[in-house]
Amino acid sequence: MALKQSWAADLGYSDPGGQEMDMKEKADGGRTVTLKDLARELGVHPSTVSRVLHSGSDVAKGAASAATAERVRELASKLGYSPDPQAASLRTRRTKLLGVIVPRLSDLVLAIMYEGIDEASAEVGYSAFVMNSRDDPEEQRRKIDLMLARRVDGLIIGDAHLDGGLLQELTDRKVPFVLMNRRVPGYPSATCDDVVGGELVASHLWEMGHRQVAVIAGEPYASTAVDRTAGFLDRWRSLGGTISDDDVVWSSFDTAGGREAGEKILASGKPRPTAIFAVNDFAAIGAMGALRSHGLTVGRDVAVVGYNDTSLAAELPIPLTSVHSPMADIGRTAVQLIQAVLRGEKPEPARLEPTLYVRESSAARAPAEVSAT
Amino acid sequence: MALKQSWAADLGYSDPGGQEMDMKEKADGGRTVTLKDLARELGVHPSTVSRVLHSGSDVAKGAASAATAERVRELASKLGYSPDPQAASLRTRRTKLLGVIVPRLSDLVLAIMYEGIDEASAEVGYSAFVMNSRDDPEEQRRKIDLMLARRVDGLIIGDAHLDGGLLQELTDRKVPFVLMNRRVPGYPSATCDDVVGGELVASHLWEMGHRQVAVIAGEPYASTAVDRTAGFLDRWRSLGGTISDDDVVWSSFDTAGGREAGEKILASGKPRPTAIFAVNDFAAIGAMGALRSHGLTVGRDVAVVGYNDTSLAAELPIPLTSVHSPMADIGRTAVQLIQAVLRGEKPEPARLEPTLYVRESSAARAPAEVSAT
DNA sequence: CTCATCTACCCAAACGTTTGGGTAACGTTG
DNA sequence: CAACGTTACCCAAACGTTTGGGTAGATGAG
Repeated sequence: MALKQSWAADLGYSDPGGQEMDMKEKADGGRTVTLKDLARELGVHPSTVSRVLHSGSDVAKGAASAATAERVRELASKLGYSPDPQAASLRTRRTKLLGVIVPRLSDLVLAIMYEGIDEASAEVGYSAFVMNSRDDPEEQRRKIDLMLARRVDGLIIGDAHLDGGLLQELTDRKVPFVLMNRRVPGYPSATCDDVVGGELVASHLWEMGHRQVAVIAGEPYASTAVDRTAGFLDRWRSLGGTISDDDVVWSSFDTAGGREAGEKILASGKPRPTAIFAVNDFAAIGAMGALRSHGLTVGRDVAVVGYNDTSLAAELPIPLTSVHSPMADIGRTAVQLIQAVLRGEKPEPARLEPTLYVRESSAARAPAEVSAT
Repeated sequence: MALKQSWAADLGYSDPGGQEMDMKEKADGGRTVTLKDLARELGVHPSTVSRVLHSGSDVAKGAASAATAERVRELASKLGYSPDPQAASLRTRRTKLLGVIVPRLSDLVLAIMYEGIDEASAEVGYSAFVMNSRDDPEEQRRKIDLMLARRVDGLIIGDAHLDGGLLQELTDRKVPFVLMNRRVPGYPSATCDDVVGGELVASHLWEMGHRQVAVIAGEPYASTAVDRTAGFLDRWRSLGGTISDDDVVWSSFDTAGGREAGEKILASGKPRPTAIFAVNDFAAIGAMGALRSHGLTVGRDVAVVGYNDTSLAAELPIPLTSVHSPMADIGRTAVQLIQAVLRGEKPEPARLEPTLYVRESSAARAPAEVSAT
């Protein structure tokens, strides 16, 4: 123990005395008890034990007498029997494993969706695996292959690209999968209704008197980016607004990308917009940084709106207006959809409703001097 | 397809025509090719195929002739043979599965560590599982049991509490595990050297002329919180600074917690500190919010320092000074340590070096009127 | 030419389940 | 009391690997 005694003492650390691992055994120590063990102990056949343990408290059709069933269950719980999932998988040809693939788990949005998956899959007896693809097509393939090599029952794909034939290929190979967060028409998916989300933002900014706006649009290969932008543009124009293609800047989904896009918007010769819609909270934060660097105050000089309403948005020094998307629910829904697919159904895409939360970053009316009206 | 045609057309979406899944087959479609298939095709025994496929290009001791080995390998790759891991596990009693348990994956810090784990474990042929415990002791137990039921070879525990007997219990049950991010004396762990990190911050603030400081300390059950705070306090006092217990506010690790703690610090009757050290970037961001609500400007009126140097820190509107911890490396190191434990070794705790990045939030010298000198 | 040593394989058992197909024993019915 | 159902089980064969222990034939030494 090389602890600094001063604070170790101060703060009450104590050394329980190193671990005495023998490491000869499996992860769960001692002998693992098997069906056969239970059967021998009880003087019945392993198959009987198996059947009893699989029947929900009502004894399975003629599997065993109520009395035997009771004895079996009792001994099983007393000995802490836990079935070997690999053995069961081998026999049943189903692993109860779900593969989840995301661009990066360090994207808060995906992380929260994964929490939903974790929860929902545990509830239905599945375990989930996650892997990061960094949105790199080659890595996507590699990771998917890894998951299939592990014999997952199905995939939840959180990094779908609008282009690329990966999904068609998976379909051809009859791999059960659903999309999450990003959708691609024709495949089952659980997403936020991003078109509606974009529309909400357009209406809000229009109502606040903004007439000159810019969009930080995200990555063009992601439906989230495309849909949010499209929803915004459609609504904006249908309200009578004008916005040119130059006012739509594509960028990465992170803070750095948002800052860059913000700089680009401010650098363009055109009149400065009075509002910026970033299709992602982190991009919005980056844009806020760019605005501040230019001596502009967010919420007064320029309104900023983000998307996803991550936990950060409400707590920022200047709280950020954002479209709330039910991220955990999207994860949970994805699990339900993949279950359906595994049952052989062809579920419709699920689009969960977004909600706009207006906060200080866009709470003020558009500055008069620039507002057209 | 219930797409809004206007944008669907605009943006070039096209419907590849629903998937034609039959779902009679396993996840990877068609027949999965087995060792036996290869053997039959080649007129050799499955065991021969197995041995060949396991020997690294040099044919294993008398397993097969070079010619046969070549034929085996060729057919295997031609048919896309992929060994069934559950069958192998059943036989070898090792699953090549690692269980990872974290408080929440939506904590960016843990998410990045997990990315390191994902990478490193793939390299050594392991797959990792993550589950969230929400720092709830009961949930920790439940999730650990779930992972053990899946027969993981070992655990990486990212939510260790300084109190509670869970670790001792795991040791007794001879479950191989290592700690990550948070340490507990006496157990193998991969962490940032948080004591040093705290010291760096104390030195920095002292040098900038601050004499009245406060600490947002995090959760007292986490070594990260305790060590960073202790490192700070020790160094601060050894520099001649004074700081009372009231100036150390414990809080949750998120933005909301940081804001609350910030409010508490500002509300206390005592003279306002000129600097605040939050042991976590998100808590720091929350504190920045609280400061702004009180009409104070971060970096001018009050310095703020965070910890972990998450990707956000540098990109915030007011860039945040933060202690960089090598999060991905910590994850990778955890994987190495668990490998060692699985080999029967007893690895020493690894403490990775932190680095301080000074940014605008603490770049100015302490305001003169309050500085004591 | 015999005996020992390789070489290049094959054989079979085992890992822990699940599940289709028995079958004795018992009770009921006509 | 024969025929027929039930009940409460047992049996055995898989699932796809891995691995300790063969062995027939070729090669080499003496």
